[in-house]
Amino acid sequence: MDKDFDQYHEKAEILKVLAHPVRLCIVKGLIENGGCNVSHMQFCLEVPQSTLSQHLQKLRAAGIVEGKRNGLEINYKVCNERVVDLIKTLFAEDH
Amino acid sequence: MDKDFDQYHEKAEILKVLAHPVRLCIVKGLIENGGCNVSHMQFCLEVPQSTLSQHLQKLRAAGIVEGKRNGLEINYKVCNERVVDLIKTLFAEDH
DNA sequence: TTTTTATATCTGTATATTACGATATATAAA
DNA sequence: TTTATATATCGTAATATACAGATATAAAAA
Repeated sequence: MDKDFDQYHEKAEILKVLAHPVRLCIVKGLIENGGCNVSHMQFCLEVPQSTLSQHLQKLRAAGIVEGKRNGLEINYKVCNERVVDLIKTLFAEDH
Repeated sequence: MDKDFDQYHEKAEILKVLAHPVRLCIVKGLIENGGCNVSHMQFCLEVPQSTLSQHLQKLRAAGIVEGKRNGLEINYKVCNERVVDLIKTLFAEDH
């Protein structure tokens, strides 16, 4: 057990952002579907618009997703390959 | 994006427990070293005894580690293979 | 049996997170 | 230019988490 604390802090931060059922569902869905706009997510998740938007903000701030505007809509996708691997491991069927 | 919420809740719970620098350090250390007792962890991590003990309690409650008493000491080890995989993915050097 | 050592639990406080209505902004359509 | 639609931000109350000193417990040593 060494003391490379910055690294642990940084990794913990990623896990913390993923550690919420709604955000986990967003990220897993984006990985599986390749991308999605906010109103469709809202329809699927049945959470208030502001709540969803704030979850997306956290995911954006953590560098996990990024959005690209297309007219009125904004299309989000996962932009972090390590997170893709993490989610796959987390939901893997073995064990 | 489906709505299998219990599953997301359960997975998020595991991430939440791992999402703390001290706990992450404990778990990674236990994986690398195979096991460790509390006082040695305390020496490495330089956190107060009660604080460390509470982190271990969370890890125990989540089914991530388990302890086996040996005289005065209790030896902890990671007892969750999915968590082992997650930590390996999280700290992988590629990407 | 008393004392010491290792670990766990209790308790109060400080801090962070979540949730969501209200409001703002940006774009497109009428 | 007004109106409608999609998304973001603000304000704040409720809840959860982290921290650490004080205290408890369990095992070993004296």
